[in-house]
Amino acid sequence: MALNTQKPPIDPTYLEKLQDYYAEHKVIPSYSVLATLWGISAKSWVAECIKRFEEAGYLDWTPDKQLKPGARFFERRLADSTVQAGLPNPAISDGYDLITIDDYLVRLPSKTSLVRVKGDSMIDAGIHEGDLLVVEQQPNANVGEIVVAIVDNEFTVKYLDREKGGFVLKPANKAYPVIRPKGRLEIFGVMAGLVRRTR
Amino acid sequence: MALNTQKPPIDPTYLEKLQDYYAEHKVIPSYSVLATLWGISAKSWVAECIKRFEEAGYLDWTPDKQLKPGARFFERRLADSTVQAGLPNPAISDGYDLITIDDYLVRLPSKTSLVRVKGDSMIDAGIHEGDLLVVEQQPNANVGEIVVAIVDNEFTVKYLDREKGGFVLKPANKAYPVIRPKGRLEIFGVMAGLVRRTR
DNA sequence: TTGACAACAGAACGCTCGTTCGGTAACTTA
DNA sequence: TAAGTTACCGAACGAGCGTTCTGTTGTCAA
Repeated sequence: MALNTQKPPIDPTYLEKLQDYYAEHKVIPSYSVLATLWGISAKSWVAECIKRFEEAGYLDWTPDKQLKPGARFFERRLADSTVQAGLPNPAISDGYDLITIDDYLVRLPSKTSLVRVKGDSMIDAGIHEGDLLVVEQQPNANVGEIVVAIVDNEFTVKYLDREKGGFVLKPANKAYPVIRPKGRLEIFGVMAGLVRRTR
Repeated sequence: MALNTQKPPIDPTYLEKLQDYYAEHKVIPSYSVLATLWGISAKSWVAECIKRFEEAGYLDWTPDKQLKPGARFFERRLADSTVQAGLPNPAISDGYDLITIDDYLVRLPSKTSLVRVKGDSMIDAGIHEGDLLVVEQQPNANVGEIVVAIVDNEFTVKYLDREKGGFVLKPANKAYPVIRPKGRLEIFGVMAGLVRRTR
């Protein structure tokens, strides 16, 4: 038997419906719209539900007293790899953890940018063309790390390595040559993660 | 001389201020709050500015007549792959983090889960052990899609394919065999994206 | 120098918003 | 079986919302 973190506030599908609405419109609707969205006919009851979602951290208020998504609003379910026996619909089981993708990938928002990957020179590292690379900007890196360097005014993603002559950039694809920069190697940042959309 | 696509609607800093407000609160404020945010004292003029941002595609309306971000609201420069000459620090040239990675990957929050990848059976598809798979839950899928299936009470990530006998699961790694499920193939969902953390 | 237009200010208004309060039916607990 | 508690409904209300319309000021071209 699994223990709940705390009592679930009202109908959990309410939150899902709100999240879907928000995903589509990027805005929290008014109480009356929420009422029809949830199939409720009393605004007062909507207010009560909102209060509970607020207490649970899913909703919050702006300084201007406007309703807004709370800290936990963007949490995702992390499905466990072992499925409970006899449970065809794992959605109702609770082998779930909750994380937000942004928090998972971004530690330092002000130092983090996204870089679109061009070409397949890092294919053996599982980095494909079109992927978004999560990059922590910093001027130097350690050997063995995947770095985004600036070569000929273009971003290049490569492994950082060292030869007797100095630092070199090694691709993860035998079809590409090792880059030996003349002069100083300019590093934009270090790879911290990867995002790929396939649908 | 550069030609404008069309006349810029009013003060471009208005949009930036709105975007900053939205980035902080994830909500579009009311007209009166917008007025103070923009340093305007007449709501009527706020309405006029909004109309122009709407015509330019930066703002829009929900079916419930509520103001919401438009299609171009989140348009942003990722760090571009071509670096401007003479700009040693490209970080200052682009705004970061206006859109969240979450939005990029998740279309239907209530149907989306994350699944941790085990093993290297899909390595040729760039899916590594430990990656988080973004999965849209649905009971069926098309041939050629990467699916998360439930086999022997465990999640398995494979290509969905069809043989004369029925559906089969094909790994992207020659070291692994094709899985031919006896009985009905149980599909948990379809891969919609991938998240990897490397640091 | 006048007239047109763009960029605002400000008041007035109807309507929708969120809140409050009182009520009801089912379900618990003692 | 009486007394709570929970999950809702429904009406009423005042405040704030977005709209509309009228004014004012500056700028530029004719």
